[in-house]
Amino acid sequence: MELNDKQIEILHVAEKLFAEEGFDGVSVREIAKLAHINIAMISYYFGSKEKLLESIVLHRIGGMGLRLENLLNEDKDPISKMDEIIKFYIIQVNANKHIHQIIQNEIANKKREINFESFTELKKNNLKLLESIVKEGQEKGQFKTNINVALLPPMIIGSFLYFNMNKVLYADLFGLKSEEDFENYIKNELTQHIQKTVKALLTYEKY
Amino acid sequence: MELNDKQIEILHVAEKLFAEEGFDGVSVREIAKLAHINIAMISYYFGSKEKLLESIVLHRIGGMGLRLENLLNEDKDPISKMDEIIKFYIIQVNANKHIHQIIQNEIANKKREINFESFTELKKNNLKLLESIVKEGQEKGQFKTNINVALLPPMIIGSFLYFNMNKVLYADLFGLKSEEDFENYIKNELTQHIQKTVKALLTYEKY
Amino acid sequence: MELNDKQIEILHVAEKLFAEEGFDGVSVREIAKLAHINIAMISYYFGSKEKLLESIVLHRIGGMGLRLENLLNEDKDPISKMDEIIKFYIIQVNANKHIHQIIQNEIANKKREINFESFTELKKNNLKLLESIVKEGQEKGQFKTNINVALLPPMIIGSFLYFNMNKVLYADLFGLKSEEDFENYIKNELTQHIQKTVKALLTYEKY
Amino acid sequence: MELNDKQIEILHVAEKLFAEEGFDGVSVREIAKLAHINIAMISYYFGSKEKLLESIVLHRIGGMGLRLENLLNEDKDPISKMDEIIKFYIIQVNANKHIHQIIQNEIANKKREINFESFTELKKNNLKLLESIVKEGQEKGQFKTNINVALLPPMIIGSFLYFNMNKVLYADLFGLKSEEDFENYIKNELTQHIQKTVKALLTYEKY
DNA sequence: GATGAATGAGTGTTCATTCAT
DNA sequence: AATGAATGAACACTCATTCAT
Repeated sequence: MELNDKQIEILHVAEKLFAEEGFDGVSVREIAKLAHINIAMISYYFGSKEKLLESIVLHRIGGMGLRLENLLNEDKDPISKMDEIIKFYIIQVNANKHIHQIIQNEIANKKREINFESFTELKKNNLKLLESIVKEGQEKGQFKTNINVALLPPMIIGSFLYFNMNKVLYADLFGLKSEEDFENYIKNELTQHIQKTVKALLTYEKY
Repeated sequence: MELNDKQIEILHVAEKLFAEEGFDGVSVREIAKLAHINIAMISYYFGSKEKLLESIVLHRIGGMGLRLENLLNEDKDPISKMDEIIKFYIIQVNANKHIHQIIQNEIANKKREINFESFTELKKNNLKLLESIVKEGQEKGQFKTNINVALLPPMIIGSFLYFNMNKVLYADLFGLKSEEDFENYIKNELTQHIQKTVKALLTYEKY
Repeated sequence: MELNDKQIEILHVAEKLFAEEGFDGVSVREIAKLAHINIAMISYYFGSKEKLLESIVLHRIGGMGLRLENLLNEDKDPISKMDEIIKFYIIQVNANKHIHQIIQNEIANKKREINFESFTELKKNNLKLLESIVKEGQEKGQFKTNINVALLPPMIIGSFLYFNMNKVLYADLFGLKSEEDFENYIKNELTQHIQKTVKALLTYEKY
Repeated sequence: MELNDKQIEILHVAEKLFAEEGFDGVSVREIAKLAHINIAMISYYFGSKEKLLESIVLHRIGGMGLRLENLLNEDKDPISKMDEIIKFYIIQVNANKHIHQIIQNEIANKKREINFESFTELKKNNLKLLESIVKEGQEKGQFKTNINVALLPPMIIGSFLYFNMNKVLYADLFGLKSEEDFENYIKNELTQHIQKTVKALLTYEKY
């Protein structure tokens, strides 16, 4: 689907609003107003409000094509690769906060049947990359063998999402006064904490 | 606030619907229909749709008063206590899936200003318990010292929530055919995975 | 109809509210709240909201029984009597502003069919008194003969009502800053103006 | 604001209904039904029911721009001018009975805060014209000097309004069987009565 | 005699979408 | 290709009244 400038503008405005107020919490009037377009345009361009949501998802995922593949081929040890991939996960989810918020809401939502297959595919691909890195680490004897790799993304992304959802609480706990402080905490402390946790798990001896 | 049977019935029906379809995705008509009551009753009993949501939250949190305190006083080693507390976290969040779903959505939602202070208090209390266990473990030399305890709940709850939100994906990956299978996986594999991860982090040597 | 204290309290509260916000602009809940009684009491005591209005009218008119008759028998000249009766008219309408406001609204209102016969009777009686005074004045040669007495009350009461309805405008024009100022203006200037006008008409030579 | 035919149709229907049954006594459904339009149109065209009322007022007042100014410049004596202006007042208020009824109700009503400034301006302008005529008459020695001109409109309009509000009573008293009879009585007897009264006051000697 | 609980009908407003142009 | 006008359906909420107690 070819999208013109106005259409992309609509997608961006709608994405922000859907993330902030939920699909049902936003009216097409609001979107039209903020995007400076006629109300009828949304139905006209995308068919319906629901199809607009699908377009947002497709548009975003299309732009998320992972450049993770490169990591694999580089000449680094698996632990560095794991650090990189975790950092990448967090940066990516953080950069696409809005669409993640929307998708998580919609997946939980039984009301609409929106096709998130492409998103699932993306997750599966990412999982394969993770698996290959873990495997490499195991072959090199750096990682333990009894690792359930599929449960790593829930830990990585879940930690981030939960941290983010409880922004007010954690900003309070850690004295993060500005948006920038919060972003920096994610970029540094939180990322390192998750990296450390994953490495601990992967190299963990006892029990 | 004293609640009669019908009011509690409404709360339960509304809780389920709000979790499944979002606050804005549910009409009071739907709630009234499923709860077999007159539409006017919702305003009559709770004042408004928003106040109904607040009542749901209060009602649930009131019943969530943690019995974690007992764990602390028992004569177990910190590692067992940590296992217990993680198990407890997951059981509790799982049992209160709906309200967690609702609250997470609403916290992210800029539209409504609902008072979740009691929920935040609960989180802070739980955090204190975690801290005392970690401290105990550190004093006994079992846990490392550089632990950011506040980031443990995001990991524990976040992992569970993300796993749960992507039910379809993980049911597919792990061949979980029934709801029961899924619940069992959470109860066993996922819980153990998280316990293992936390213990790894707490006792982790290198880096 | 015997009325107990609570019922009279309801009548007074309702009268004020009906006058200020119109019959349809007031809910029985508001009345019940301000009168500190249960909502059901209004239907219970008066039958319905409409019947409450009728009760208000009857209650007020019952208490308005004119003591104008005395004026006629007194040994004053017709001009003084006319001054007295005009003063009386204005005082009475002013003292019963609320019910007059209500009745004027309701008479204009095609919706409800409320029996204002007693009110009409009152008007007719007052008119007879006016006629006898005018007749007396005519017989004594003080008043002209071609007087349409029935059009005097519209002038007297109409002037007052219009003045009162446009309170803001006239308070502004005449620099009446307080409620008291306004009341005094009615009691003095306006009353005298109307008295003067009526006397002018009654004794007017030309045309 | 440009109004199309349908919008004007709505204004007229609503004006009539508001006058007859009061603002709160009319539902938008009734208006929509009588105006043969969709309910949503009222919000769509005017924003809300209250704004519809404001539109009615503005629309009417816009069309009421007095052509009284011409009277002043004509080469007639002040008494004829006064007769003309009174006639004009009554014709105008009578022709705009509905809006006058509405506005008088709403001015008395504490509930809504509708801007009647334009209406007040109109009144003040009319008052100025009256004042200039009276002054002219005084300068020519035809009118007395101690005249409170601001109290003339209450007398003129108030008399008419009260007469009109008590239509049933006066139709009975004067044997006015048809609407036409009533209109004629206003046009002739009532108008002359008021003219006579005003002239009496203006030229009145004694007291 | 008095009332808290309850309700069906109705309120004004907003919704996503359609249609003629 | 694009849009202003329009709409039926749905929205949350309030209404006056009833009724069991």
